[in-house]
Amino acid sequence: MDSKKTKTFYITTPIYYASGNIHIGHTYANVVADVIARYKRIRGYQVRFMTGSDEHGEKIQKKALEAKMEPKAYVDKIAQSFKEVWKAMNISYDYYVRTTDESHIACVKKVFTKLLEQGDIYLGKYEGWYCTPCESFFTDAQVGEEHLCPDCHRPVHWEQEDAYFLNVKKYASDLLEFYQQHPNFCRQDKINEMINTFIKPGLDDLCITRTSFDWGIKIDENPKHVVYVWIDALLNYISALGYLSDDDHLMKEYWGEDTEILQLVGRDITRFHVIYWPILLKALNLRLPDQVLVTGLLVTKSGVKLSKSLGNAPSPYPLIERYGVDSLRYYLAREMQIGEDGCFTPTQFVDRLNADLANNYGNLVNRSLSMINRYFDGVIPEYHEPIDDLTKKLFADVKEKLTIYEEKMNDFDITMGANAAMELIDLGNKYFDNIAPWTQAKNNNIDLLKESLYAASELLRIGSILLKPFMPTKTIDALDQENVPDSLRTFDSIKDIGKLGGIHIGTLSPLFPRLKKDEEIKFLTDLIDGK
RNA sequence: CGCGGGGUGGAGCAGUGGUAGCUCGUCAGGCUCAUAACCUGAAGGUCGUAAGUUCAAAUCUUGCCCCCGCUACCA
Repeated sequence: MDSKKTKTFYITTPIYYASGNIHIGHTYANVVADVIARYKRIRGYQVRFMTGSDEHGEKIQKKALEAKMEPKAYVDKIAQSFKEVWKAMNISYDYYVRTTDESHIACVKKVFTKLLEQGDIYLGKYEGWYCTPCESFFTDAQVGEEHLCPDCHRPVHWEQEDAYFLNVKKYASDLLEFYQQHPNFCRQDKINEMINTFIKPGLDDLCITRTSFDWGIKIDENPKHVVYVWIDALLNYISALGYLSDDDHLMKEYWGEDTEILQLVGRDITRFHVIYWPILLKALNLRLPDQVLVTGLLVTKSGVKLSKSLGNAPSPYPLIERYGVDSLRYYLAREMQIGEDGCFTPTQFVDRLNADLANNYGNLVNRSLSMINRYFDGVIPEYHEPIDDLTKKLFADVKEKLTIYEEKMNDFDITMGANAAMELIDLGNKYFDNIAPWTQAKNNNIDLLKESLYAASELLRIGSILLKPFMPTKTIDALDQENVPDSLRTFDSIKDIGKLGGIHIGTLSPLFPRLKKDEEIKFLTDLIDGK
C-alpha cells in the first residue's frame, strides 16, 4: 500500500532565546516535539527534527556586558548549556540551529537583499515613544497616559529613526485566502484571534531592522542597521536547511511539496508564526508549513506564566535526577493537555507518576513477569489460540486501544495517545483479576495459566512499544526484563502475535519505584518556592 | 459594546438535545501474583447565574457575574 518513496517529516521547535537557563516550560515544548518525532520515526517516516537558539538582540548584548563577556562567547556558553539540557532530556533532535551560525547569517543577508531587490523591503521611519536612558522604544499602551517609561518610569518622548520595513500589507489577502484553503494550518480559534486582532484592523508593515544596538546581523546594504529579531529568528527554520546556500539538498528534501512540515510554537509566539512567517515565506515564494501546532504554556497555580524573567520556573535537572528523565517526559506529555496551558503542581506530579507509571505500568510488568518466574521458571509459555472468553476479549480490547492510540498520535494529540497506551496496559490488571492465574495454578489448570501469562506478555510488549516515544529508556528496560528480541520491538511487529513462547525472561527490577507522596511534595514545593 | 477561550462532584478534565462520565483523591469490601500494588463497590455535582426555545438542555438563544489569554514590534 505504501508508496515506494519514503515519506519525509520536518518538525521544528521554537528556538529559545539565549539569555538564561532552560526551565521546565521550555522542556515541555521540546518533549512534545520529541515524542512526535520519535513516533513518526517508528511509523517509517524519514524525520528531521530541529531545535536551536536565538542568540541576537539587545537583551543578550546587555547580559553579556553584565557578565563581562563578548556577546559571542556568552551565547556560545548558553547554547552549550541548552544542548546539555536536551541531552539530559533525551531530545532526539537531528540538528541544532544557532542564529549566530555563519550559514544562518549568510542566509539572512541573502534573504534581506532578495526582498529589498524585489521591493518587499523598503527604508522608512520607525516611530515611537523613546526613553533616552533606557535606549528603548515603547508603544502607546506601554507608556500609558502619563508617558512614562515602563522600565525606569522617567518621561519618554516621541522619536523616530530610520528603519527597514517588510511590506506585509501586500500579502494580507493572500494570507486570508491561505487560511481558508488550509483549515488544518492552525487551530481555528487561534486563526480567528489573529484575523480579528491583527489582520482585520489592518496589518502594519513590520519594522525589521534597528540602529540602536549592534549585536545582530548587519545588512550589507547599510551596515549601521542590524536585522531585528523577526526576520532573523524566523528564518532559522530554512537557513538550517541550506536555503539560498550552495548546498540546498536538505531544503529540497524537507521543504518540498511532499514533505509534511509541523512547527511547534508556544502560545506566546503564535502571531509571528501564523502571520509574519507565512508572509515571509510567500514573499520568498516558498511553501508554507502544513501545520503550526500551538502548545500551551506551563503556568503557576494562579495562572502566571513560568518564565525566566519571573524566576518562578524550576530547572529540569533536579527533577531528572530525582525522578528520572522518562518520568518527567511522561508527566509533561500526559498531564498537560496539548494546546492548553498546564499547571505544574507537586501533588499532580506525584499522583500522576505513582498512578500511571509505578502502579499501572511498572507494577504490571513486575507482577506478570514474576508469575512467569514462579510458575514457569522464567520461560514464557507457548502461544495458542485463546480459548477463554476473557482472553479473547482482552485481545479485542487491546486492538481497540491500539486503534485509538494511532488515531490520536496521528493527530499529534500525544496527551490522549499516552492515555490510550496507559489504558491498554491497565487492561492487564483487570484481566488478571478476572482470570486469577494464581488460582488456576492452585487448581492445576495449567492451560489457562499458560494462556493468561502469554496474553500478559503480549500486552506488556505492545504497551511498551506504544510508550517508547514517551519514555525511550524505561520502555527498553521493560522489554529487556521481558527479554523481547529486537525484531519484536518495532511498531510494525505489534501485529506479530504469538512469537514470544519459549523466551527466557531477564532479571526483574521495579521500573518506577512508588513515590512517597508527602516527602516528594515537600521536595517539589521547596524546589518551586526557590531552592 | 475591542477580540478570543473558559466557568461540570475535593482536584484536574470529557461530554454540542434524550437516564451526568473519566482520572486522581476519600471511604468500605475483595484478592494475594505484584512496587502497602491490583480488583469491586460507595459517598460526593440543582453542569457560574437568570430567563427563553423544546415533549426533552450541561448541550440551542438572550441578559448578567466571574476567571484567563491577546490587543502589535516585549521571545
